[in-house]
Amino acid sequence: MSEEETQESQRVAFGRRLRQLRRQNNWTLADVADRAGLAISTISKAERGIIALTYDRMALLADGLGVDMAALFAEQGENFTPGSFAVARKGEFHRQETSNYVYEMLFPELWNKSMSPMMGTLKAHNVMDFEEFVRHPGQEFLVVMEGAVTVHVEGREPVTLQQGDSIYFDSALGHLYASDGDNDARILVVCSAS
Amino acid sequence: MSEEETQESQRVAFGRRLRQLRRQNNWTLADVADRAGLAISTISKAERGIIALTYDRMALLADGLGVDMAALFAEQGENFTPGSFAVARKGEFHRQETSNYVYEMLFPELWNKSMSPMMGTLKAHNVMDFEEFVRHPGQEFLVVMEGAVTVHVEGREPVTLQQGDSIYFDSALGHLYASDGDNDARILVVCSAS
DNA sequence: TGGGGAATTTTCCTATTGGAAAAAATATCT
DNA sequence: AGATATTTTTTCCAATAGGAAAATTCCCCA
Repeated sequence: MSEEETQESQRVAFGRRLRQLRRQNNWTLADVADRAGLAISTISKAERGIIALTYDRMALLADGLGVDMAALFAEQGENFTPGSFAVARKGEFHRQETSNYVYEMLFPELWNKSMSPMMGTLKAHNVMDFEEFVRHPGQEFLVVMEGAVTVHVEGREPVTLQQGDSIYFDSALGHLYASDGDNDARILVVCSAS
Repeated sequence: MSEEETQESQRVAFGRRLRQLRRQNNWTLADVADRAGLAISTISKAERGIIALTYDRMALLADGLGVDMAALFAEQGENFTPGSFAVARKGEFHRQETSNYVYEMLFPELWNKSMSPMMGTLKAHNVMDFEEFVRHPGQEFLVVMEGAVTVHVEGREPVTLQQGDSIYFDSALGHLYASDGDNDARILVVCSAS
């Protein structure tokens, strides 16, 4: 039956991706099984599309492979196809927290965006962890929406930006943001994809 | 055990997301079951985190919900873990006018930017020239900083955005912005290079 | 080329999922 | 409020996933 066939092949394709991710790191089944806390046989079967992993095992496996769950599906993900279009209403963001920031990804459901816009809140008086300079490919643009922000860029003097000010830099430079005043600061950050 | 607990809650959170997606469209379990080709009970249990869906059911369910598989997991993960450098103070922009807009290019002196941020002012009650749909390669992101803006995108219903709302679209689609209220509107637009 | 260890697949069994239908809970209408 | 229709949850059983260990295949090197 065609239904089953396509489903079968989809699972097989997914398995191939799993194996590829594992091989990419030169890990054996045992390595990943260990890291993920799964049985070797389970991973073996999954990679060959013999079984359909359950959600919980998948989460563990993603963890063991060191990738985000969503990344596992990135390939079959909907591309930002020519003609795409999306609106984000104030507040309906996808919230995410790191040790240093709280930020909300806009349009998380869009894949292959060439830009990633995020709204972020910087807590006042937050102690920054300077060991944790962030670095990634691409370029970055930041505007201060509310409050004041001090931007630390590796190897440069910190820059303080007031509301309305903006900065543009190469994301490969280690960078960190911190609220400058006594109030929380609100920022809009846009990262370019590559 | 903590391991199991976090896993459990993760599954529950995932379930909530599923239910939210379904409710968002005012679909009943039966509706989605029908669209996805799954049993009602399966979806019910999944939404409550009673069971861990298998890969194949998850693929069908995503389909039934009309979302991409990757979107289900849109945690978007490490977008934030992958030079030049420039600061623009509020107001020190490079001013430019067109028949429809007044906008100010940020960082005009920077070359090879992969993104072009611009601040724009939309005059209230401005008569738009709809012959003049703008089209260009790349993608575009717009946030409303002040006021309200109606975005006209070719072949779609106009969308009205309030302060804080944003939109992301393919710049190849003809597009136009207009202030919506009685006051001027202030927008931030970022275009990707290609 | 053949031994020996590492990596992967298979086997076999238990635990869990997935579906159909009954039961329960909600919503709707008069 | 009662009756009925709609939606969701529960139940129970068949189908499938997951793990431990045995069997097999794959490599590497003498």
